Amino acid sequence: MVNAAAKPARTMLDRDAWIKGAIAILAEHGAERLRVEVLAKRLGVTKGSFYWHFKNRRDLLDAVLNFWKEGRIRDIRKQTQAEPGGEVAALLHTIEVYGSARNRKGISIEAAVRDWARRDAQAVAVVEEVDAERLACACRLFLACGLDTEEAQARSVMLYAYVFGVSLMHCGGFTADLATLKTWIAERIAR
Amino acid sequence: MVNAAAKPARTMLDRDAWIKGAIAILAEHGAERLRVEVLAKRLGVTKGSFYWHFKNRRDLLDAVLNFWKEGRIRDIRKQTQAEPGGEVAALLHTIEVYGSARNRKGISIEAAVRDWARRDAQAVAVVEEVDAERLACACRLFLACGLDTEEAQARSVMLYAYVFGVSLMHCGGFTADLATLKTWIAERIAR
DNA sequence: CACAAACCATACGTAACCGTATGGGTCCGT
DNA sequence: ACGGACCCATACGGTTACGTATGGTTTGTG
Repeated sequence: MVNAAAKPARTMLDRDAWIKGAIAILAEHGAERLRVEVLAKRLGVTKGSFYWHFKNRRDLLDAVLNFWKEGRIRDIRKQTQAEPGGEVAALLHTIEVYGSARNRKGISIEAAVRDWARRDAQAVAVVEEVDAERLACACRLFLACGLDTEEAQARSVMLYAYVFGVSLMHCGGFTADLATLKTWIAERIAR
Repeated sequence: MVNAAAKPARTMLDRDAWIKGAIAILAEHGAERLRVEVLAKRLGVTKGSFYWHFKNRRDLLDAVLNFWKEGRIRDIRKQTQAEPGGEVAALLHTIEVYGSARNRKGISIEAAVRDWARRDAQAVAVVEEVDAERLACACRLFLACGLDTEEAQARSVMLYAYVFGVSLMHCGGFTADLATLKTWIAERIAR
């Protein structure tokens, strides 16, 4: 006989809760170590639950990719809404966001997905879509600043290559004032 | 006294052969999937051999990291040997090398190690050393071009952040002439 | 030849993890 | 209040992989 009081408000998990938990593991340990039994333990259930919500592990991975893709596209469209004259500020803000310490988790996910895309075709497709959207939005801002198409495209690629690249460098002991250095770089890219 | 181990030269595997095989797997599948039984099968032996040459899996991983570190530092010192007046060419060549298709394997290893460094302390230490050496060499070239210290440092960071970042972007459908675009970027960084 | 070191195979115990089978409990509509 | 949808636990078989134990084979040396 089951005592109702002994059951402390078991939260029913839905597909979204599993996906969010999966993304946390993805950020911490990468796609390779995103295992369903580990995820289930983290959520306080067993994998019997998992296989109710997902066909298999691959099903979860695809859901994670789509969840990430839609979030990134939503974000980039919001970030690049700039009134005339504010384009440079929007570009600088985009650069700053990717180097910000408060966005550490987002950067971890970004790195994990890009590493994932080195082996997984589905991840490649998602990264391609996200990159295309980001480059298009950045390019639009550069064009609004009066740059020609070629330079606008080149600066867009440079911008995102830089923010991704700098996030996985370890240049701690290189200079005394890394912040000023990064500001200089951001100015040279966006201005 | 006779040196018994001086000329193995047989089909016998030594530590170096294991490390090179390990790096191939590292490039293809990442550090997470670098398993000793898989590596042994790839080399046509069993893991009984592996545990003769290495204490355990961690021993191999550390050896791989050191092997990579020394190779990278050797390479960067050779690449940045520029006679006066050839500094810009050396910088452009450095950028070009990292985007070159013929260096595809080297770039894969680079990406794998950097992803590895997101979870492994030993990998972090190695990446830090390599980055410090690369930044110092690039900085020296920029200083020789007449730039002041701050700009030389900033451009060095920008250079490597860009080459790492662009290697994990997927901007295939963004522009018709990606090569010209990358040339424009390289010029803006190095010149 | 004898012998030891170097090198490798085989077998074993343990653990993590995938996916399935099966059943139990909860909630809701009728 | 009853049947079914929904959510989860338990148990199981199979795979992959780590590390150890043990013994065999090859090679160089006295």
